[in-house]
Amino acid sequence: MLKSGVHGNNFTFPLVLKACAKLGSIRDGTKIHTHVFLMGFQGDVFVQTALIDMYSKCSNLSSSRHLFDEMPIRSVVSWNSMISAYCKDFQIDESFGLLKQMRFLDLEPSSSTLVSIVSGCSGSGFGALWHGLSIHCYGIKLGLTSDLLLSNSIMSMYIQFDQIDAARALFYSMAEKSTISWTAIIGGFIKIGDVGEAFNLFNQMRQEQISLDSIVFINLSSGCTQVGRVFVASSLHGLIVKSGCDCDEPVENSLVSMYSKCGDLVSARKIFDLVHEKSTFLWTAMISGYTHFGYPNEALNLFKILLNTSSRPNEVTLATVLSACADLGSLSLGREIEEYIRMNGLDSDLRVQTSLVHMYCKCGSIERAKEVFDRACNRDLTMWSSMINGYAIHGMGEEALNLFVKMQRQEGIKPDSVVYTGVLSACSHSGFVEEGMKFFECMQRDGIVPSVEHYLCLVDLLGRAGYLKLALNTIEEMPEPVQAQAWVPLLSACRKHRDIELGEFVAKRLFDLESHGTSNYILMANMYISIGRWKDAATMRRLMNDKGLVKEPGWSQIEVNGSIHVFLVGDQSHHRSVEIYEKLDVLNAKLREAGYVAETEMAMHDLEKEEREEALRVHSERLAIAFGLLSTEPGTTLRIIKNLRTCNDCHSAFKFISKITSRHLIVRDGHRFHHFESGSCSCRDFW
DNA sequence: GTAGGGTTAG
Repeated sequence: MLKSGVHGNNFTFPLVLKACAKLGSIRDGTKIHTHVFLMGFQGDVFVQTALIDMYSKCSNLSSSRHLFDEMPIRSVVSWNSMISAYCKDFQIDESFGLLKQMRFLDLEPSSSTLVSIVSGCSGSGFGALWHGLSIHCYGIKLGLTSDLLLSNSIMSMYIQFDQIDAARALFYSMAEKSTISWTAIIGGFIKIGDVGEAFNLFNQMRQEQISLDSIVFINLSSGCTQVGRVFVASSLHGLIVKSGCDCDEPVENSLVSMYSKCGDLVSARKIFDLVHEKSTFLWTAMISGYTHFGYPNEALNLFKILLNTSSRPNEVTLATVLSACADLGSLSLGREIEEYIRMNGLDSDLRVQTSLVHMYCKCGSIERAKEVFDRACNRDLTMWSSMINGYAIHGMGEEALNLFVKMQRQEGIKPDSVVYTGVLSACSHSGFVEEGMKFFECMQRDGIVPSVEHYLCLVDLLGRAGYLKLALNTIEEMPEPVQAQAWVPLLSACRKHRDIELGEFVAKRLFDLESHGTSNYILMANMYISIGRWKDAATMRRLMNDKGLVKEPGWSQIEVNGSIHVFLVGDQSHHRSVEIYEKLDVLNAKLREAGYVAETEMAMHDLEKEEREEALRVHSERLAIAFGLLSTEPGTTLRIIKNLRTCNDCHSAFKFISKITSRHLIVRDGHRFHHFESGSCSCRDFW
């Protein structure tokens, strides 16, 4: 308008200002304001009101208030705009102040006034529920109960504060209900986790032939996400396609997210691939699906593809990608991603920093994790939990507990259930029995009801430290559903302390509970082997086979020059396999010279002693180490990730290897980290 | 002609 020389009148100014408000463009808005003056419209109530709205939407509340104060005559809409401006800025008291002034001036608020103020209440703290309630009463007093918009906004306010009964009562009392009313109540039930009721209402809505739109479907798909059932998801998808809403961008995002969270990654990917203009939301939903269902490689590949498009990852995308990186255990990739984060100015986001801490801990670099942690400002509970948990899995119990104390004393942050899991796990990995029991009590005194994880940590803590009877008594005092799971760590402790009698008792309880996890059979079989009861061990294996259970094959990976090499037990498929086995021979000779004796207890009983040693030698972690030694400069730290727990023999061999080769070996097994250096391990053989 | 209701990714 300005450039073309077309002159505004008091009709066009509000329209143009509305456009500025929508764009949030304060520069254009101010220019228009100048023209308002030049054209002599500064006294027009319509124009002034539009200016108030424009300034507030361009985050310039003081200009709005200034204009409002200077107005000689105000319409109800002017008041509404100003009230709405304060509500959007969460200044609920200011907007209530204006409402009071209106009543003082004998100006009757319109339903819109109340709509604005009620939506302002929804965005404020819990105390605002009382304000919201008072507005509901005021609306009744003013005879505005039949106003659809007002009823919808009051209903949404109740939903916001989880007052589903109040919302439902209002919903059923409404003579007129729109798609928005139905969507609000459906969304309300989804919010409180009652997805069944949400779908009941949805069916009722369809029976009453209320028109359906994208937003109701987005709500329902988020409900499906909670339930996690693929068949519900696909039938909803069918309805969406039938309604023709499936090509709406937010709906596509929700569908991908829904299928991803239900674990149907194939369906999610199908929709994802069909979308032409992929938003960051869409990319993130797909990447997070891969991450959460254990496909970190696919997640990271997709992220690489994303980087070659015009879409940009945001903080949430990067937090997800870092989590994939943590699962994969690729330190070099993690560092590359950190570099990307830094280059793109996303490094000040706390969620990203927390994911970095988590990633570095899980990739074995506790030092880098600590650096990121130290750099972060305004650390929240999640950040502290990540660092505490990091120390826990690295067996650095003292550091974990110090941090826990610091978090409470210095920062005044109240611990939650998650951080206590980290603390108990730290105690368990470091053998701090007394402290662990103390924290378990402290936690309950803090009003936290122990979860399954807490109980499992406690049993693990007691069992691992050899207090088997105490662990048993603890289990017996646990709530029934927890007991079933708690037998597993106790069985593991029995195996460690070779308490065959208790082990058999525990195994019986486990098998009675039909808890037929492969690991339970393996634990029992190994326990029998360790005391020479070969026959019983064979029975265990047979029972396992009869049930069609297969032992998870062990694998280890090592990252060299940015690429990951995976080895299976006895693997000969690596292109440098010959060299690897030669290196192992040399290494074994040196190991024997250094006094290492192979522990053969875990080997197959029907093998000869030499054969047993042979079987142990080719454990996947040994192949990974040999390859690492072959392909890196002397003195380079080697980081190995293994899916199962390291066996006693490999643990002992690694201590020797670290001494012979003067290498720092960092091993992440199925449970924790081991740092081998100069012949000893950070776990002090307590694992 | 100005204000005002339901929305997806960790």
